[in-house]
Amino acid sequence: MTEIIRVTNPRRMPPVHPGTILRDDVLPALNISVAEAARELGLSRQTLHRILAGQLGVSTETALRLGRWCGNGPTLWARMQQSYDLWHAERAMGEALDAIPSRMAA
Amino acid sequence: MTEIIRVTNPRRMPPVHPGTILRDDVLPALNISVAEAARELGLSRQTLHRILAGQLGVSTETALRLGRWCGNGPTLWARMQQSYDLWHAERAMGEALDAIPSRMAA
DNA sequence: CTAACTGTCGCTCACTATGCTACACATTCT
DNA sequence: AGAATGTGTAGCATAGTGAGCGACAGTTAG
Repeated sequence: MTEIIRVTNPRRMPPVHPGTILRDDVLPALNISVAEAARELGLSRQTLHRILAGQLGVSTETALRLGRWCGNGPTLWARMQQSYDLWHAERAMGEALDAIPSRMAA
Repeated sequence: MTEIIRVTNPRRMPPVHPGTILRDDVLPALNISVAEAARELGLSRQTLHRILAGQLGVSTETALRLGRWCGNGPTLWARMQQSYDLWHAERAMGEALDAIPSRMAA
């Protein structure tokens, strides 16, 4: 009676917010304060805080900053944000999506 | 004396705008007018036109619409737009990026 | 106690995705 | 010729959001 959880396409769990990774993994690994990180990233302390709190998305610019800062490149952060946005937007649209006819390439 | 073009990381050519693909590949393949496509997608005719002309980006919502309409899923369109945005944002930032210290995970 | 960091709140600014009206022009059908 | 449809633009309005700044209260380290 255990339920099989599909991880591939129809995601049931919302993707993690990039800020969560930053807060829970990156910052602790670097052992750095939020204020100091904001200074190095060229962001205001409040803006970084809102990202960490999941209240603000990682913009394209911010993804570039984080990518350089962490050395992983910007695409990692951009893709995380994209997944997050797509998941929530899909639920926000709801019926509007189903109303669109599916034109498969014949 | 032919120059080797690297396609992997440091892209020299700007990524294609998603609207270009739509205009040059998708719409001709479906043999459909812009106005009709806009109707099916639930977008205004002008909005779709601006996307096709590269004057407007493919938003998360629009990526979902296109993904359903074409049957390819939203991530394709979202990733194209993301690449486009990253490439242009990186050039727009310029020196600001270099000013950020690179904190490699030790 | 002082200094630094943190969590918030309110305000402002700039950009952008979107829709709408309206016009001029071209094409196609009656 | 005239009507209908599509196309390319332009201007205007609106909503959302990324971002900064100032300010304040609370906590913790020196």
